[in-house]
Amino acid sequence: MTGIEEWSSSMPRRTVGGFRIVPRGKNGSTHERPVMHAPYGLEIIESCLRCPHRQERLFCNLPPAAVQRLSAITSPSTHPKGATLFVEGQSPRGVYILCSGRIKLSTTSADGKTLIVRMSEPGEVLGLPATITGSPYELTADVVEPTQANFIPRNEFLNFLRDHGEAALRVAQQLGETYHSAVSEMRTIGLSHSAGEKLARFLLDWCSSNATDKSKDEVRAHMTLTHEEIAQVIGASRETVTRLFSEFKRRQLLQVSGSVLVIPSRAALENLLNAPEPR
Amino acid sequence: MTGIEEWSSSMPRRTVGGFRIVPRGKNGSTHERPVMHAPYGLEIIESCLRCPHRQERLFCNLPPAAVQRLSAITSPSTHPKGATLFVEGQSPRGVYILCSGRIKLSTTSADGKTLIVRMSEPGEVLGLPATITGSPYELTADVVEPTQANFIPRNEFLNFLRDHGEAALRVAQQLGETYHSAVSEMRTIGLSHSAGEKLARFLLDWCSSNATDKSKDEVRAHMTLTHEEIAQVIGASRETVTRLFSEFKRRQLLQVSGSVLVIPSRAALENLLNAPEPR
DNA sequence: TTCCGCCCGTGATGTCGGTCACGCCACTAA
DNA sequence: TTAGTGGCGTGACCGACATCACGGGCGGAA
Repeated sequence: MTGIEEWSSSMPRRTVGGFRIVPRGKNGSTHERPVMHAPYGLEIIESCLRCPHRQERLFCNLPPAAVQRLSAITSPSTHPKGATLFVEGQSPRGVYILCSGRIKLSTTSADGKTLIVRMSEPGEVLGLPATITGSPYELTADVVEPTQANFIPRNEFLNFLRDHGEAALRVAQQLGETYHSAVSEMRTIGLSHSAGEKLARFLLDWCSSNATDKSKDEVRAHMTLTHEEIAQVIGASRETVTRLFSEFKRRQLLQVSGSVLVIPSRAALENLLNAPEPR
Repeated sequence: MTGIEEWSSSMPRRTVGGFRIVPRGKNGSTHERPVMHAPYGLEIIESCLRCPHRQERLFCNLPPAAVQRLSAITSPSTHPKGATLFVEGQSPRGVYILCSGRIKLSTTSADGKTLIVRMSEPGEVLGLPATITGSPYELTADVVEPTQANFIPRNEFLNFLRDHGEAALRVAQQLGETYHSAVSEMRTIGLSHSAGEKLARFLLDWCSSNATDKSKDEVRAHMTLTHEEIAQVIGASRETVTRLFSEFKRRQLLQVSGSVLVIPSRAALENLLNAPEPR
């Protein structure tokens, strides 16, 4: 061990609940933006036109005319931790453009078992498939971190897409990516021989999208999920996740320090995939 | 038992391999269509403009100008059973519009385990997510029934979408539906407590899209998959599928006659979902 | 015809992991 | 301080299912 503390002791374990303030522009000059403060400690971005993230994000980065129109039909709104944007089975009211915060997308069976399909990041459009096809929301969207999610009613959104072909293409792109992540999720659930393999796949996936520095073989990333939630992602029980975490730590595949996850060697974890048993 | 024969005896068990001839127009007047015969017993639809399915299908049913343009960039081609349209991991060459036949979409792990994600039906556009996003095909497309699949190269397809906003919307719609089916697949794999539950979910899903008459509680449908393939869909072993089939037949939940599947009561099967144990 | 390959049926065996049942720690609210 | 809550750690148990190993029936090819 390298002096790294256990997850369970001495450190505040969860940053999930802590408010994450939207980082401001790098140059620090924020006073020109139409900004106000919401009950949940969030900074509200009033207008998409001035959104500091406009350039980086798939759906926001559109020609000025389109963004203007988009802005007109969008209602900004904020949601506290624990809120629910929409529920599986509801008929689609419209989409939410996630500006800040994080959302958990899940589905639940009749007996209460939950499958977490995806954690949604800022810049994504939530409820897109259902809104496009008109069929009910297939997932439930719960707020994990206080969130600004701007709502666009279904009809207005569809009209907007009809008028702006580029936007429709963007929508198709995001749907494609969403599908991609769904397939990769199916792979981890469906192709693994053991829970350990599933967890390894999950950790690698997680790090490839949350790593602080992706170039090296060693990876560090924030783990903002509880064991329970991880279990619900990979389709296992909370207890096995806990046990596997201990095992991985024992086998030097993993270190946990507070909410920071360290994978000393990505390659070592990858070796674990599809290795039925070292005999 | 109602005199229904066992799957294993006396009947030709698989129609999968049998050629399915594309049904002609109801009125029988086919001689006006630009039709020719391919090596595999298939009827080729040379031009989308005259495609007999144009009205029913999501992507084909577009304004004349769009269909014309589409027709210009499309290369019709046929593929025998066992052929592979594209392989997981290849960079996307373009899309295939599936005119007739059936395609198996699957993903495989390093050790050879296979997960069948979906069976694709005529009218769908294959390779769409990868072609739109530019990332590699996430699945492998294998021909199960001799197939006509018209190819459109990626660049031409993207340009086409840029010029025809309606088409982009259709693409988004199909992506939404594809995503929907992926989620439902994840539900059957991820939320079930037992293999029996998974199989029941699969059968219900299958019947809801292949039933001959959906109004009644009793359902009949063609089962064109082998036990092995069903196993690969629901993430179980071939043997358990076989055993579960026997069990379901014993419990009167299911009858199999040749390749025809009969579910006497859909409700009875549904009772099986999320019922941990009848105690 | 014979042979081979593909599918389905079935028993025996071992084991992974779900479930139950605890206990411990950290944090919060009263 | 105490009680309550939410998350993690661990042991014991045992059942569902993967795996291995065969056998048998059918169809297609030689």
